Parts: sequence; structure tokens; C-alpha cells
Amino acid sequence: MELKERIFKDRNVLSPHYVPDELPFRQKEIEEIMRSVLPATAGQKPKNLFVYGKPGTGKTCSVKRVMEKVGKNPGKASLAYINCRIYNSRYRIMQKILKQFVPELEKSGFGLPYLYEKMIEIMGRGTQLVVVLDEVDMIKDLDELVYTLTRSNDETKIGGITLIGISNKLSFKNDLDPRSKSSLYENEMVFAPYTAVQLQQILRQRAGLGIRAGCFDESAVNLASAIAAQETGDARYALKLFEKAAEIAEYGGKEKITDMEVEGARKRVEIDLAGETVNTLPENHQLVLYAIAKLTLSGSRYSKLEFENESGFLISGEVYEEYERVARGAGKRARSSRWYKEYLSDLETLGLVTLTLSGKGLRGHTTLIKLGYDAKGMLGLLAPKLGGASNG
DNA sequence: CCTCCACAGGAAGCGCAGGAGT
DNA sequence: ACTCCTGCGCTTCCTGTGGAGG
Repeated sequence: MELKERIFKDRNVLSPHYVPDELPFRQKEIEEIMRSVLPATAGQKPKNLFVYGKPGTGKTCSVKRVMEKVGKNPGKASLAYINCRIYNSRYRIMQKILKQFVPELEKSGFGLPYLYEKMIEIMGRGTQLVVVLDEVDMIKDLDELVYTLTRSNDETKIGGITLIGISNKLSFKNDLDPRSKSSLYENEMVFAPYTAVQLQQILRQRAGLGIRAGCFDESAVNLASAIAAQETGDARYALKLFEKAAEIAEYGGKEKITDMEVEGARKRVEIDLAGETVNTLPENHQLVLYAIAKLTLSGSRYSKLEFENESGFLISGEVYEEYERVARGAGKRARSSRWYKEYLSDLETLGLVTLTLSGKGLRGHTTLIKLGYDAKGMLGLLAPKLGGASNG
């Protein structure tokens, strides 16, 4: 459908996935990453690098930019980018790395030792593998992965493998085996959240490209960046907020984007960002999340209970029961409670729910569950996908 | 004190898909 | 065609832990 858009000039520019030619306020970081990767092109082994920063601080963007640049003139280096949310085990990651060299590894069924041999063989040719592990905290067996990779490093004289880990969780560092910790953290880099002023400039730049001239108030840009800076300094959030505001103006028949539209967009943004994550979730994760949202709305049996001055959480057991009901309603069989616990902790690592171990003070050992987002919005997100699994 | 409840989370093992070797 | 291998998602079983209530 061909709509005449009066506000938008180019919607893509405002999308969080759009990568501008120049990343504002990240030149220094890009150069630093570049410096650490560059030895690989000359056949020397760089140090491993760990990149940490809150969501929307440009970590992935910066690393990808470096990969692009190095990729144009790679020399002995060979670069691989891996999204660990999808490739989340040692086996799958090694398979993904090696696929570009050994096409038959497209199929699974080979043992790990076989992959290991192939890896040594490739490095034996003098190749310097640089592997970017985005969202490293999603890898189930990171310790084993780091171990096998560093081992393979020791086994070859020429060639080598370098890891660049990206994560927004600092805490997971402590869950690591000390040995893999020290090798993964040879070099560390922190991306600070954007300040309100920086967000302003980013937004103004994008708004200039994506919105027609005169169709947005300067103060709307300022407000959006102020809100985003207050939340977490998340550039994605700021962009999404402004994009939503633009949408509201566009479809509300307004002349321009003002503070009012930004305010109006505020409520919808968070759930919209969550939606991107939720969409890629496997079925059973969605069902569990759905159960949590539903119970949050209809009320927990234990809602009166308090724990460390907090209330309004759900309890593991009742959520599992609800999950079973929801699954039945959708014509599926619920997984065992053991796996359900795994799903829960996956949802936590994705930041969709918060889990607290009751430890002491409440019903022995149980997990207190809280939805990280608005329950109604979450239901709206999930209900259509789950085939109208309603009624309880 | 003891027993039971409600749960956490480790261990073992199963079926499946897709190899390799014979 | 067959047997045996591997990783993976999953179930089953099991041990441990702390509160509640006798």
C-alpha cells in the first residue's frame, strides 16, 4: 500500500538496525578495537578482548564496523561474527566458525574431536581466526568453549584464534571458571552509556535524515533524549521513542512531532523493544512468558506475601501450573518442570523477567518471579502467536 | 524435635538426527 | 544395510534445603 507520508522522509534511518556511516562518539572505541585486531592481519595473534556495556551503547555496531574495515584487507586474518543467542553451545559455535572453510560441516553429526582437528588444520596454514562472540553470556558451556579454543591455540605454532566477547551483563563474569575468565579478559573495554547531550546529537542527526524538514520540534528531540538518558542511556531506546512519536504524528494527522507525541510514545516503546526479543523466542519459552503475564494480571495466590520489602511477585509453582494450563489450551503438551526451570532462567538472561531466590524467609526454597514489562502489553504481544490460548 | 511440603538443581539416560566405518 | 558414534532437547530420578506445623 502506497501511503503518502507527510512526516517521514526515510523510515529506515530511524530504525535501530540502521547503521550510519559514522558512529558518533564512538571513534575512540572503534580505533581501540581496530588497534587490538590489526596484528591478526599480519599473522600475529592479538590478545583476547572483552567488550562490556549496557544495551544500546554501540558495542555491536562498533565491533561490526571494525570487522568491515579489516575485512576489506584481511591479510592472514579471518573474521567470524557469531550471535550467541542462536549459536549457544560449544559445538554449534565451532561448527559455525569452521563452516566457511569446510563446507561439509554444514551438516551435523560430526564429533567435536573432528571439528577440533579441522580447526588445528586451518590454523596450521597460518590463519589468524578472530571470532566475535556477541552476547557471550548466552553460551551454555562457555568454560568448555574457551578451554578448547585456547588449547587449540597452544597446539599450533603459526596461526591462532582470538576471541572478542561482547556482553551487557557484568555479573556473569563471576560465574566463569577462573582460567577461562583470565583468558577471556586479557583486554577489557567498557562502553559508557550515552549522555543526554550525546543522545540529542544522535537523534538530531537521524531526524534530519529521516524526517521531513520542519516536521519536528527541537524540543521533541531534547525531550526524547532526556527520557532515554534517564532510563539507561540507550540509543536504541531513544531512536525507537522518536520513531514511535513520529508514527503517532503521522497517523494522527499532525503537522509535526512535538513533546506531546514523544510523551504519548513513551508507554509503547518498551513493549515494542521487548517484542523484538519475544518474536524470536521458541514456543515453550513463549508459553511460559504468556503464563507469567496472565498470572501477573489476574493476580497471584501469594500476592499478599512480602519478601525484602517487595511484593507482587509470582511463585515458581503456580506459574508452572498456569503454564501447563496454557499449553493444554493451545493443544500442546507442557514440558517437564525441570525444563520449565531452564526456560525461566533463559527468560531471565534475556531480561524479560527477574528471578529472586527466596532463600530464607519464605516457603523454603522457591523462585520469585516478576515480569520485567507491562503485563497487558506482553499479553497483547503473545496472544496472537499462541493461537488464542485464552481462558483460564 | 521430627516430618512433610515445595521447590532447586545435578546426574543419568533416552530418542532422534545425522554422520562414519564396515 | 548394519552398527556405533555425537550433540541436543528432554524426561526421570534423586539429593539437598529451609519453612510450617505438629
